[in-house]
Amino acid sequence: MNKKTSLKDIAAHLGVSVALVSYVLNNKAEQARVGKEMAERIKQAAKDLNYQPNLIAKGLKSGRTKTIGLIVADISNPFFANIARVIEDEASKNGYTVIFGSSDEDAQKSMALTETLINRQVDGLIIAPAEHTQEQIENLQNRNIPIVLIDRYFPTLDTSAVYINNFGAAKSAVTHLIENGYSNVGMVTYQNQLFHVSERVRGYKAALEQRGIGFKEEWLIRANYHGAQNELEKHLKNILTGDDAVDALFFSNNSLAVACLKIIHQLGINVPDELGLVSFDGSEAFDFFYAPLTYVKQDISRIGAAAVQLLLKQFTPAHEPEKIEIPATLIVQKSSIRRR
Amino acid sequence: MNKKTSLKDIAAHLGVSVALVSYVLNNKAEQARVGKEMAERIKQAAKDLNYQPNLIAKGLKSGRTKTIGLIVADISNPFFANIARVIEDEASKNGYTVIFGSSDEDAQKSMALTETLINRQVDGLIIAPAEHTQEQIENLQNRNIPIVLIDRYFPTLDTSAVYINNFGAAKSAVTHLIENGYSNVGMVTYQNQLFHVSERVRGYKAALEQRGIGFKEEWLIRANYHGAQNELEKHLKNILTGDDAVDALFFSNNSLAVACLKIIHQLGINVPDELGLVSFDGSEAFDFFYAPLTYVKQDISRIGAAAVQLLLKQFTPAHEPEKIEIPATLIVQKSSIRRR
DNA sequence: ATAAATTGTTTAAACGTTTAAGCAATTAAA
DNA sequence: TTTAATTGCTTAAACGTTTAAACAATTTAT
Repeated sequence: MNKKTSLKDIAAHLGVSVALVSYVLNNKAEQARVGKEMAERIKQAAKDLNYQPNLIAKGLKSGRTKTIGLIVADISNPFFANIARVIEDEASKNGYTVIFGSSDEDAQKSMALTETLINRQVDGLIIAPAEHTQEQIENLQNRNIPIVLIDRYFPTLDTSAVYINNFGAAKSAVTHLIENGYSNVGMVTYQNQLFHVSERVRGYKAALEQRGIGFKEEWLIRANYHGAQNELEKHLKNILTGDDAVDALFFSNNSLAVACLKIIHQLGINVPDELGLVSFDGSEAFDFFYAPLTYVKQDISRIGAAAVQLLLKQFTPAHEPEKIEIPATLIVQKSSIRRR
Repeated sequence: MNKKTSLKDIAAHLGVSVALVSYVLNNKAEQARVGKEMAERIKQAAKDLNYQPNLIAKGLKSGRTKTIGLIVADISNPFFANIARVIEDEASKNGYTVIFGSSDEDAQKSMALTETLINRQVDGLIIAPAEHTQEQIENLQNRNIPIVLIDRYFPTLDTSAVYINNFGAAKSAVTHLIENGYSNVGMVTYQNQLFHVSERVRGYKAALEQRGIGFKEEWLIRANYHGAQNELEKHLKNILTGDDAVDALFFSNNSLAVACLKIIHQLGINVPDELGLVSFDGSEAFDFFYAPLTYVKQDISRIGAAAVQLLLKQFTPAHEPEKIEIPATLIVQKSSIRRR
């Protein structure tokens, strides 16, 4: 790479000190009492020499890099990709750039990623925390590193966070199924102790209970995040047959839903007549299923924007953690409306 | 943020010079003839004080930040999100971190983004160049900034690039339609002068010609990237009716395909019997359409990995531009196989 | 015993910035 | 006129690193 023009170059070019150039190009000319004519000459020279500030040097000096670190489970998951896009835009509006990384829901990877981003001196982090990362997050807090959690959070930790009411959304999704004539409602979720997951399970159970339906352990499939498709298939076949077979399923997220839909389709099960379906989070795919999926829609734009805003707030002197709950909506489509 | 431990802190803690600490922690102890015992004490102190190097300072000193800039059209588009993930992993394997930005296919935004990333001293850029950015790319080359183009490239520019044979893939996709009994094959693409688009159009026309089908200008829909759904709808209705109505469509990318599928579905047109379909690039949605879509599958893993490898190559002294063509595959599904 | 080589460490400059403090020269106030 | 204030600029230190060069103390060679 060709050497770029530095303040020094401009200074040398004009035979003045570097400080003078710095003042002028940072609009501190007034304040530093730089001569009107000199200021003009410096600006012109900067233009002529095509000066571009070295943000790395600026960052070193100021201790602020105007960079936000983003850690999600997997950037290729549409949910996170969409959030990333919103965060990028909101960050950019405020003069920030985004560095990202995928944790793969793995605590160790998450840790390594976090440290890398911190060593790169990001000003703060927006994190969708993986399982078993509570200590990591606590640690970041103790180090006074500005963070905002998204999608998931730890109820016992006083961090800034943006999330939806997972309990409520899950409960109303399942209630919706029950109100449409389904009674044996199963749930497919990831084997995961994160709060958002347990809240969704709790909402599922609460809906059953409220409607007087006894929850059965067999109805709840807990799949492994890194598990194979055929494991899921086995579980699904189980739950869809036998005496206590379910007549509806609630998926706790979009990737699980997509995986299950493929299997259900293969098995030739008729949706919604034989089986009602509701999912958490949308997917391009849902609308194309022959019975378009009913799903809980999170307002990704608001979530992303709020996350950036909360992070920016933490950059200011008074920075009490703040939690924001974004409303979620149930998008009702054919998959949950029984016709006979 | 709490101040982090610096080399200086360790040095002060042990009453030695900063240089010594630097040598030891960079494994240059031998070379700098640091005493065995001293080295141990320094390493221990580094551990005790939880030293983490300031990568910004390192970057300033060395002129290399171990950061790759990634510019795509839109990170929320699954195609680019997937590429981003692969690039992230490949970069990480090589000790690099990724900063990204979305150009929205807009030359001006692309320009601003590029400069921002460069000012942040990325070591190089992986770019899916937007329309009208040829001068920008040329400019980067003249400044000797390492770049690798992906997805699209400029045939008249001698840059490193990773791409597929768009002409060939398009031609075989359309040929496949013709061989399956469709004759009036239309194409939906973005109004765009980028090489990959014109190559896809050329492939489409070549397939028609080879099979003795006269190309009709009305068969080719050129939609605006920022255009609305109803504009597309109007065009589609046009092309699907009348004397010269098409009996098959070739979509030049996944987002167009998804948008068109919705419309086609609404119009109640029967695929593949009334209308054959083939798309470029996959989508989760395709498999769920009642007639799963036939599509040209790009090997995203190979593309991403190759892009990073090419970029790394450019960091080495001898850095001739290199172009890599990755094979594409036609995934045949029901949407293009006529049943009557 | 002296010179030369080796060992263990420090000094200092540099990367590109920012910014408080200093210093002439000029202008204004006394 | 002398003093004080203002103007226009420079010096120098700092951010956290790296690394060549210098230096003293010790060891080895002659």
